[in-house]
Amino acid sequence: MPELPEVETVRRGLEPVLAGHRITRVEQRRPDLRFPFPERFVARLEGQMIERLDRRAKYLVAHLSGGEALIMHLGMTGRFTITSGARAEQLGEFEHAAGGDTKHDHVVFETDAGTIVTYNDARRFGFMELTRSAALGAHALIRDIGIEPLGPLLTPEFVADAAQGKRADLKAFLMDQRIVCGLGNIYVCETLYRARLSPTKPASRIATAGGKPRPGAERLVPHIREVLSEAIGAGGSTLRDYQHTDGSLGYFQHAFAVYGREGEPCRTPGCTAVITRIVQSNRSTFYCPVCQKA
DNA sequence: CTTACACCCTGCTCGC
DNA sequence: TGCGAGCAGGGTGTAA
Repeated sequence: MPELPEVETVRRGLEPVLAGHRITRVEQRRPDLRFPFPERFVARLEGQMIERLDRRAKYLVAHLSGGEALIMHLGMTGRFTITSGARAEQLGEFEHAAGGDTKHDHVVFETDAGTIVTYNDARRFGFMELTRSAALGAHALIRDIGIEPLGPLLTPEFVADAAQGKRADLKAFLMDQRIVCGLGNIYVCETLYRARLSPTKPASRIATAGGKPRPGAERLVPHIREVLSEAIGAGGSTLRDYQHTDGSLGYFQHAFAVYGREGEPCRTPGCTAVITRIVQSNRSTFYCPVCQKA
């Protein structure tokens, strides 16, 4: 599922059933996802109280009572399903906790409330890591991540400064998690459309000029916040059969102006162009070649 | 330092 | 109906 709005939606779904609860049982069904699981993964989790469930970029971070943090990434197809204690009892079998596709149920957590949380990931691009909470920021996965787009650090000045001298195109610039994190292919496309910026122009075009951010940087920042906030409010985007921890669906995909709309008319009033699909860095970019010239 | 590209893995859809 | 090609929201590692 996972760009920032989807991960945040998952976090909000999991928080009430995990935070403040003890992990009573963990079932690890294979030795690896994208990477091998940490040493003694099950033993290090069982018996731990989950004190907090945070999100950093597209990572979920569960802080445990013993001083370790469980870092989780959903990759492309990772998802969590919650089965309440009552429901789990009714089903009777652990294996059926996640419903449908049990073939890719790789990790199952059970809490002291009897809740079962199942991690399912068909492509196994997701992964889980354990590290000391106090050293979280120094962990290789976290260390180089850029600023949170919904936090106070995202300003036109920051973006313009980061774009200084960058020859990479704007699409790649916004996809780069080391600068501003959390944006992925969908929300970069949608943001650039709203800001009327071309995905193919060099990032340096929105850099600082005359001591001030260029207008492109000024436009970009509020649109980043707006797109992500709206998407979180809509419960994220649901493509294919992705769903929330409770089985419900996000609906921000209905608000897409460009993503997945190749050949369809541009939604800008008065614009008669059609949305174009190109490939950048081996990923699809959707944009309006008429509205997004800057 | 930057940028470009192959690669990780499975499933789905499309055209033939 | 079967089959290969291409596509998919993620990030890493390597090479140039």
